[in-house]
Amino acid sequence: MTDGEFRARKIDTGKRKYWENEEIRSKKIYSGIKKYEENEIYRDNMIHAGIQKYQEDENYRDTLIDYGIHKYQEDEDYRKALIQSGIEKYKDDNEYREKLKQASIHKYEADKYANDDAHRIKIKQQTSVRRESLQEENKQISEVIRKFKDEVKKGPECVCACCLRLFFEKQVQICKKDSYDNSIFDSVTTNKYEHKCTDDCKTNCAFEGTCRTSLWICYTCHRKMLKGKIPADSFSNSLLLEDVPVELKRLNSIEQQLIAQNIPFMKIMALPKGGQKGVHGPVVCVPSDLKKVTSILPRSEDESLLLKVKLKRKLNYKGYDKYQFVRPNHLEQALLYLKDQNIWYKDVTINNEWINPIPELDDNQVVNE
DNA sequence: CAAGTTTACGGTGACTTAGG
DNA sequence: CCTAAGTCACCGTAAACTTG
Repeated sequence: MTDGEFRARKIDTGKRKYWENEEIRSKKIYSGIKKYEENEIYRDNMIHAGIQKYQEDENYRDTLIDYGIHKYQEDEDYRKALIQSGIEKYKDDNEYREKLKQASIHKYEADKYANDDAHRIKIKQQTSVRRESLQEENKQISEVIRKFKDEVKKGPECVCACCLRLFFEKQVQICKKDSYDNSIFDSVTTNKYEHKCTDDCKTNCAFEGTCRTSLWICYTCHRKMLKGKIPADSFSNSLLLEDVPVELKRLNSIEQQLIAQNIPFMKIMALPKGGQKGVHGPVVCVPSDLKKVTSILPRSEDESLLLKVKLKRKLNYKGYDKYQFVRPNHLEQALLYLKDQNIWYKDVTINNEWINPIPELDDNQVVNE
C-alpha cells in the first residue's frame, strides 16, 4: 500500500467514525471549539481560511448567506444582536455611515419616481422635450447625413459573440454575461473574437482602443437570450465554419480543379458602384471525371515531385487556360483526406500501382558523366 | 401568392450616471 | 440636490423573408 492510499483510508475511517459515533463527534466538536478559543494562531488560520473560501467558493457563499437570512428570520436574539451591532457600526465607522447614507438617498431617489406624481410628470416632460428637439434636429438632412457618416465611419468591425456576424458599432452592444440565463450563455457564445492583451502583445497593442478589445452581442441574439432562448443564428447550432484543413488549404487553383467533383462556371462582373463583384446569369456546374487524376497522373516515390500541367478549355485547342505546377503528393494527401471526411469522395480509388521510381544513380556514375 | 414569421428599428417609460 | 445625457426593457410595425 502506498502512503497516499494509506492516508486516504485513514481519513475515510476517521470520517466514518465521526459521523457514526455520536460521542466521538461531540468530543471532536467540543475540542475544536476549545482549540479555537485558546489557540490564537489556530483561530486566525480558521478565520483566514473562512474568508478565502467565502470569496472563492460561490456555493459556500450562497449557503452561508442563505443560512444567515434564515437565522435572522428565526432567531430573535440573533436578530437583536445584529441590529445592535449595526447601530454601533453606524456610530463608529465613518465609511459605513456614509455608505448607508448614500444608499438611503439613492433609494429615496429611486422611489421618488414611483411615489411623487409631480416629479414623475416633470421627468416625463423633460424626456419628451429632449426627444422632440432631437426629432427637430433630424429634420435637417445635413445633420442626418453627418450622423450617419459618423456612425459608419469605422465600418463593420464588431463581431457578435453569438452569431459571429460582423456589425457596425451601432448594431451591437457590450455583451454582459449577467444579463442572461447562465445555463445557455456559455454554450451559445464565444469570446474567441475578444482580444485580451497577453505578454505577446507589444507595449502598443494593435488592438488597443479598437472594438476588438470588447465582447459584443447583436440585438437579435441579445433579445433571444433575454427570453432564455437559443438564438437561431448562434454558431453553436452547427453553423460554425471550420478552418480549412491544411491538406486542402495548400492546394493551388489548378490542383483544386484537378480534384474537384464539379467545376462551376459563372459570369462574374464588377458591379457599377462600390467595387463589389456580382454573379451574372446562371451558374453551371460541370461534373469532372476524377478517375483521370487518380489513375493517370504520374506519381513518384519522391514526395517533392512537381509536374507542369496545362489546363485547356478543349483538348484539341492549342492555347491553354491555366499553366501551373502540380504537386502529386499534395493531391494524394488531399484526396485521402476527402475520402475520409467527405461522403462524395468515399468511393474514390487511388491507383497505387502507377508509381514511377526515379532511378538511383550512385555517386561514381554521376562523377563519370 | 397569401399567410405567417423574423428582423430591424423607432418610440416610450423608467431608471442610472456624470457633473456641476 | 439638480439637470442633462445615457441606458434598458418593452412594444409596435414595416420590410424582409419563409412556408404552404
